[in-house]
Amino acid sequence: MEIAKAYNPKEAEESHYQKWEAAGCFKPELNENPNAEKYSIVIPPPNVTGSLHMGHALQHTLMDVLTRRKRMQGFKTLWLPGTDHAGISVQRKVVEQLRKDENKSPLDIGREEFIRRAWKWKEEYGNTITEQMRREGASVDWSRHRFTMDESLSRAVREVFCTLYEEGWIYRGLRIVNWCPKDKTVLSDLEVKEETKKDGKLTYLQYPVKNSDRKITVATTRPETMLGDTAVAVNPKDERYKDLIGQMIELPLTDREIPIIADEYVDSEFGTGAVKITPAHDPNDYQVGERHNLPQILVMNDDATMNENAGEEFVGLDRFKAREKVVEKFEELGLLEKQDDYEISLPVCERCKTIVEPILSEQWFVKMDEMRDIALELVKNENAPRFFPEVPHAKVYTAWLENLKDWTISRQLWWGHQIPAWYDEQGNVFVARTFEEAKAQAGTENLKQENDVLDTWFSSGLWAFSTFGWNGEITETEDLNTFAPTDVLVTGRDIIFLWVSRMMMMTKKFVNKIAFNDVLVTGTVLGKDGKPMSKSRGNGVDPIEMFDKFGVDATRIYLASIATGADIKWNDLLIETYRNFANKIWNAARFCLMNSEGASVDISLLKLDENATIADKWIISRLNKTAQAVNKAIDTYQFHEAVRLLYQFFWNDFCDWYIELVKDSISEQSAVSGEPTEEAEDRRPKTKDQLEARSRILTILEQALRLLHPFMPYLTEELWQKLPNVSSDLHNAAYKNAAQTVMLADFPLGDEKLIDERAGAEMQAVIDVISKIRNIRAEMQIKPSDRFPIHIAADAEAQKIFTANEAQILKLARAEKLVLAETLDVPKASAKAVTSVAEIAVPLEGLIDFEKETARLENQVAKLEKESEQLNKQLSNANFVDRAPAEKVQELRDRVAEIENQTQTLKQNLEALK
RNA sequence: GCCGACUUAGCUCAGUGGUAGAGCACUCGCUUCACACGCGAUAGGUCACAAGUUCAAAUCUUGUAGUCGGCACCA
Repeated sequence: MEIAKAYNPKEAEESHYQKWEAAGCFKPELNENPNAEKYSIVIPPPNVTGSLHMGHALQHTLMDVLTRRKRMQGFKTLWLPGTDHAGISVQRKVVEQLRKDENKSPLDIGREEFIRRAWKWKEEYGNTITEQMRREGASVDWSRHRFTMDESLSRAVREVFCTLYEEGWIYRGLRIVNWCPKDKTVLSDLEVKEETKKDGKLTYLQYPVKNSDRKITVATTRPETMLGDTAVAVNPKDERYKDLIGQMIELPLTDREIPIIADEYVDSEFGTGAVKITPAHDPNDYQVGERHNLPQILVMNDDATMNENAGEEFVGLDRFKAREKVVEKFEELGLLEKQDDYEISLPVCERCKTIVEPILSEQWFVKMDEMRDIALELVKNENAPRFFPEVPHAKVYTAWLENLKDWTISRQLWWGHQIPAWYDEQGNVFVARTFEEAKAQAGTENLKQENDVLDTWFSSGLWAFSTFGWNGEITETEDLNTFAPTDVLVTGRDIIFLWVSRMMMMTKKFVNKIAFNDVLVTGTVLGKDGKPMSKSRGNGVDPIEMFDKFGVDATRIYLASIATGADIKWNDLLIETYRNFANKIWNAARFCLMNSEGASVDISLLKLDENATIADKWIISRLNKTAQAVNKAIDTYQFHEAVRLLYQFFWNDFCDWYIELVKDSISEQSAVSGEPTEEAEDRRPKTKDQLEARSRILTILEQALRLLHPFMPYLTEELWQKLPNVSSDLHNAAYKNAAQTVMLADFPLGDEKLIDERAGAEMQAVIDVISKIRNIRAEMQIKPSDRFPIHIAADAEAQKIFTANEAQILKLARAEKLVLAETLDVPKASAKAVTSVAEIAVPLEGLIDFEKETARLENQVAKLEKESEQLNKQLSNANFVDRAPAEKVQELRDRVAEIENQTQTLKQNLEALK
């Protein structure tokens, strides 16, 4: 069989995905077992404007690993894909396109046309991420792909909105909201980020008190808002200002008089102890204003320029220009006390980084008090979704819920779910599922629908059940019954509040189920500089580039290997480790296949019977142990542990030892003549044993490929297809009639009965001997081509093991012959070593460097003595011997005895050198 | 200000009560017929610091320092 010398990921990545998809392998319906248990995951919908970033790549890898393994185990498995409509982002893209191509604004073309264009944009550019997911190898059921603006999901949104409104959970009201002047829409608290600015200024303004020559000084970071001030507040207990309470201030730059009021909110210790109150431009001031019935004067337009309420001099000015001008004017009036440098943190729009303006505005809100109770109740409940890692996420989640504010859900956009509310001419509002219903309610046709659309996260909040067909009209579907709640939600820390919590609440409220059983919170993949990857920092790493450079499989298993839950710094060098690993797997398979003539995968060879050698029993044992541990690790979301186990098994056990140990017995030249064969010569197995050995190694390889498949789907499929005589016999029983692919092969669980500790110990004895001799060779700088006899002293039982593995020892230690005896009888010019069951000598007449050998042995004695010292210290502690478990004590005693034995031998050897 | 996480070999990280681990980098030796994306052999750590619990602490408790994150405040 011709196989390339190195693994070429691109080749393997080209065809398999299409074949899997075409064969329906991703669909739960492929499972023919009517009693199969289900396993389901719904993807956190990526933003339709987005492209794959490292966080997606990580999360998708984990979801795919989970899904693929369960599918192989015969579960009725569904991983449901989808995207969200990303209101603001898409709106911005379309606005930009309009401006660039036609120099038009949305208003020029009207709402209907704008939405038509947005859909067109979505059709044209919205598939980037879904295409990239195919490259990732994501085994999602594309036939169930959902988009938050699909008809049914939109129906669900209207239903939920109306129900919540009818039950009093949704209200419309005038509140201080976060306003993005660039996007000209309101934002929820969670879409606003804080940015610390060191060059802020705290400006002290003096306000003259009416009928007095006193002035009262207020401090502010936003001087322009003073144009909307309607009071100055002081603490009622503040002696400095007590006498001023109730008096009026002549507000500079305006013709208004505003009162000095007393309110507990004011902290006398901070600033001047007097606070300007601008109810229309500050949330705290708004509260104060409510308590004191203050007027609310809005001084800004929706683009953050000043409006006519700000006065003639300021109208039309940008807020920052207005700020400068206010300060200048105060200076002219002699009322500017001072300006201090001040470190300030500013709220900015998460997407466009524009400074958000708190502003009084009429919006739609979801009341969160009852929602919060639902959510808190949910996490206290025994069946609550479990967070992984549990700490700190469950705690953070609870803490956040406890001081949750109402959620602003309206957005001043056109792209999204238009709010199903209509106004009559008097401004009365009618919330209804359809226009027809609204008309019936209003008793008139003269209605105008609410312009605003809903926050994208409102529809995302329904994702756990709207994706399964629930839309209010249809409340029960087969998918919902079968797949909800999903088994696990895999997501990042950043959207626990924004999305996870809301989804939990909504799911409980509308389908009375928990949304998912587990919540796996992944760490953040940070840039090389240890900071989150971002475009502005330029420290991002593009997963697609990594796929091109190292292969999809290497990237996937690398990502799985770092999925500990903690944040992780990106490191190219580590991906390389797994690129190398992929190549190692390729080459191990290449070796097996080059010597597979006549052989076939045969599960019945994975037995600990008398035909199996020690090496066979050992590798079968290791395979089963590994399979057990890998399953346990994945069950508990310890992906890094699963990867470590697989890496160690495949490289250290299978490649480094097993292949080397059986090499001669399976390869062409050995069995009969021991001479190398000619290229053209017959490659058929020479003996029945050789045939069996060839089949056995193929079978072990095949098992390993299955175990690796969830992590490295392409490589494993590519190799599995090359194996001789693989067939659907290897499939899980649920897929007997399905296409032949490793992705439906039965996932090995590991069989306790096939774990043989004795074979492990015996193998270790052989490995120890080989390692010791290799050490001697390296330290004595013996040429690889030089061959020497090896003398081994051991008891009868150990001798049997060495005899059975004589050929292997000779080959791997590059020795000429093995001399076994009860005791050593060798020339003085020998290098010596000792293992737990054997004493080894390599006669090196004329080659031995006595000084070096002495140093080598002394080094080993020193190591042993150091260990022995530690152990003896423990053993001489009476408390330890009395109180520690007897088993532990015995363990140490045994070890000490062994060390002393070995030390003794080494010391004798040292003596002999003199 | 409150809460949390982290601090282990040069680097990136595993390791939740019983003799300190991996990968990469470093040193030495190998083009040995699967693989130089490789093979073999070394070297490298008072597990941030301090106290406590325990027969036994990298691991549990408390405190300190540093780093990072979340939340609150920010006139």
